Amino acid sequence: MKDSTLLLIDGHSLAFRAFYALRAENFVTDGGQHTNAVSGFLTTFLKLIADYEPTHIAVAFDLPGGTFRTRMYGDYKGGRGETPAEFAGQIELIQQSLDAMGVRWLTVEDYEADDIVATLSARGEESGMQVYISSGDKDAFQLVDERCTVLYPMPRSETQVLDADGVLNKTGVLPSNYRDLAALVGENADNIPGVPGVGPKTAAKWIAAYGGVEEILAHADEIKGKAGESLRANAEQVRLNMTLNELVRDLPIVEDIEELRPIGVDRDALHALFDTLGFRNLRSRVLAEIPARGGGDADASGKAAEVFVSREPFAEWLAQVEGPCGVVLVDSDALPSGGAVAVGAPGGRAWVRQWKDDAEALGAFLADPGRPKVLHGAKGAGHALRNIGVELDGVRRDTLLQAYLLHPDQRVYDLDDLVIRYLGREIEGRKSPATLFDDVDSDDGAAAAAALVELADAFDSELAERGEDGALLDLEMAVSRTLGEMEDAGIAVDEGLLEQLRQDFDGRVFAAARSAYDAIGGEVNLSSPKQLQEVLFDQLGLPPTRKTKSGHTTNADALANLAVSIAGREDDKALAGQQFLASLLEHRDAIKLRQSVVGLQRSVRDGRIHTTFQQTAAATGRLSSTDPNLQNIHARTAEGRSIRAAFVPGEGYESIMTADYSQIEMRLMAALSGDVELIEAFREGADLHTYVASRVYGVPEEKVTADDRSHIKAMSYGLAYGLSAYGLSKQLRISVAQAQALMDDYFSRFGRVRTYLDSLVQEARKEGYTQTILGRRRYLPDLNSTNRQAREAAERMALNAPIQGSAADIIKLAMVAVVDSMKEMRSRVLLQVHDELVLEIAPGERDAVEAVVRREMENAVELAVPLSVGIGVGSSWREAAH
DNA sequence: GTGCGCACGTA
DNA sequence: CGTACGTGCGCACA
Repeated sequence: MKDSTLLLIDGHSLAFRAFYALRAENFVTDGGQHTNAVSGFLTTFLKLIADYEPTHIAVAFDLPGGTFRTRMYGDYKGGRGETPAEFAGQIELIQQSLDAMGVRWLTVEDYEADDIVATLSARGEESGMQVYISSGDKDAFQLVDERCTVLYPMPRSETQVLDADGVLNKTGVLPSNYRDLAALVGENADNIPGVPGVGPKTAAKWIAAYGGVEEILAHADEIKGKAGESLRANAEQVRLNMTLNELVRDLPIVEDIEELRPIGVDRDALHALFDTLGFRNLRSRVLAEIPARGGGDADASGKAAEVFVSREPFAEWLAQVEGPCGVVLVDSDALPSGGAVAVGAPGGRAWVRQWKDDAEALGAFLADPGRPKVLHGAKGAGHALRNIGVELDGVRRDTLLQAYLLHPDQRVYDLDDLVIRYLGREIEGRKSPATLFDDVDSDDGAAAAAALVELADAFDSELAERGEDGALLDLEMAVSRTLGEMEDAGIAVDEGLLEQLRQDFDGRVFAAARSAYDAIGGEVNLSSPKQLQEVLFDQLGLPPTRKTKSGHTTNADALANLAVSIAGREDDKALAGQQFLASLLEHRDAIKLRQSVVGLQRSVRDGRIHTTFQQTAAATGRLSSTDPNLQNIHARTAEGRSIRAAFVPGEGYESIMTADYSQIEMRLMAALSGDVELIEAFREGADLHTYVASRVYGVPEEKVTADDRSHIKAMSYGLAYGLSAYGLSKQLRISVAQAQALMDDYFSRFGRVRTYLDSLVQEARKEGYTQTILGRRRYLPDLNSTNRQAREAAERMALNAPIQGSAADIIKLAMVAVVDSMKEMRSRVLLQVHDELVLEIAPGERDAVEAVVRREMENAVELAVPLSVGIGVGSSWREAAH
């Protein structure tokens, strides 16, 4: 134990300090749970670990309710205010974090955290360990000696490191006399009165002269003046204080001090917890600072598995291995002159060399459909290889997609992380004795490549355990190939038109800004919510809008309401307000449009824009699009749509086609709920919203007003999102009662829909996950949360995920089928926008493509309702809309 | 430079 | 107090 270091933390005191150091408003999860104390605690915790490198750690917490000290002295820690509501639940989250990090924490009934710390510090010292105590409670000073140091956090500055000399400097007495000092002076924080008129200076003087409290009391008569009088009058209180402030050092806890050795991070648990807490930065810091916990396997020591790296000619190595190989591209951006390829087989056999050293054999292997390969992110590797003229083929498994299917809400799927979690094996930092390179990356690549096949197998069995027959993974792999082709193709843009749009929007931005400045007689940054608030609420005296974390909202909705609120007034401020609000909204609009265009302009390469589709980003199974995002190009307003006019057929193509599912989510609700009447609506092919409105309001379809129809439309769409009566009332600008009545009428007519939606949540709560029509799962642990806001948020997700996810399944099936059926054509699919495909049509292929697209999309799955597909063709994306 | 909140675009 | 995303800006940190 000589070289062991024990770190003891008073968890409550640290959490409280963090709570007050960080503004609670800035740390709230979507579920409404505050996390400032958790975040601050973990930050300090990680710093302590980095600074002191403890071999053993324990964190002590108080329990609610009193302790033996409260029974001895009723006012102990009395007079403390209520614990702030924002603090609630955070201790539990800290404890969960510690569990995930593999760090031991303790509570003891009837004792305080300090007593636990005191007990363990005694035990640590007995074992010959160096002990550090992190506590904001001064009582810990009494524990300091040559083997034990207190780390005392100071508000707004560095933590003080207090050894015996430090305590002497800080308090005027040595640690052994600290209790005497505290007993004489009292402790405000604990509501313990000292001797009136005696401060630290006097107390220290007495201690220096006589020794401890008992000695001082024995000589009390010798002490003159007010102070001496006061001491004699309060002798009993001082004696009581001595008992109260003595920490208990022999609690019957922790049989073997080795129990305090951290057991490493449980990555699954950590990811799950930090996902819900929204911790990104902290997640990586924890993973960097604390080693991973080993898996259950015999060789899962958390150490790197033995990998035999070969550098012989690739063909010779390959001839010796059978079955699927893992492939990892190292530094693929540098190909072909730089960059390496690592190939691995089960049993720790791996080969790695730079691409240029064996390009031909590698290229042949990678393009060979007969050589099965496992990759992590085949789409990315495919792009890198295509750039150097190699067409990747024979991809048997993609571990990235497998990991996504297993845990679709994760945000990162780092390979080394997954290897540790599923194989209990470390990849990083391995150095091979081989001589050709001393490139650590390459050796990591080799270790990863060697693990890939086993990882894919592990994923396969896990997926099989859920009854997955592999269809979903096959679908995702096919989608990945299709996306790769779509990204490569890109979509052509009319750069001249883009530039013209940019200039038009730019003019509007300028004019709107000038008008806004005119209205208020000065300039502000119209893009700064902070500055806008000053103008709106201080300068113009408008009524404050809804509160946000940092002030009041200035969003378009609220601004429109503000304009309405002063519509009738004719005074100067109101008139200025009207002009300012209108100009501001116009400015917002114009600047957004301009920014969209500029963003697109920046993305053009060779006249085309190549987005990247993210296949593992959305927890529901949808795709997303980045760099640039082509799934959120303006569509609602005419000006917005003018941007779509810039997306045109490229050289050698004749038109753009769009094909979209109409009301696919409503159709899924009808089909999956089995609501006969709603199914009938779709079978009849009537205008759905008018049909539903007529049934809900009990009037003939021709009597349904535009208002009725739009209300019903909003309601229908809202259903799939878990919309509340309150939300509906807000959106439709009607009363909550009216909204509730509308919902009641809706469900009295389409009752099965409600039953179905309720059953989705119930089922999810029971099983722990939701499921789409293809069995794609989403886990929602928060369905059983005690936090109402978090629970209800999870319920809405449970309601929406199967619907949105099933729609995503369907269009993925359709997309793959369409591409497959178009193999012999030159026309091609370019984009997917959730329920829409955008295609580029080659001359003469329009009708054939339309037939294929319609057939494959309509028949992607068999449902109780028909899938309706709208198709449009035109000279641009805008013109192709219908 | 980085991370966060706000605002806002799409389905 | 409606789901799922990505982006750009200002601002407050380091």
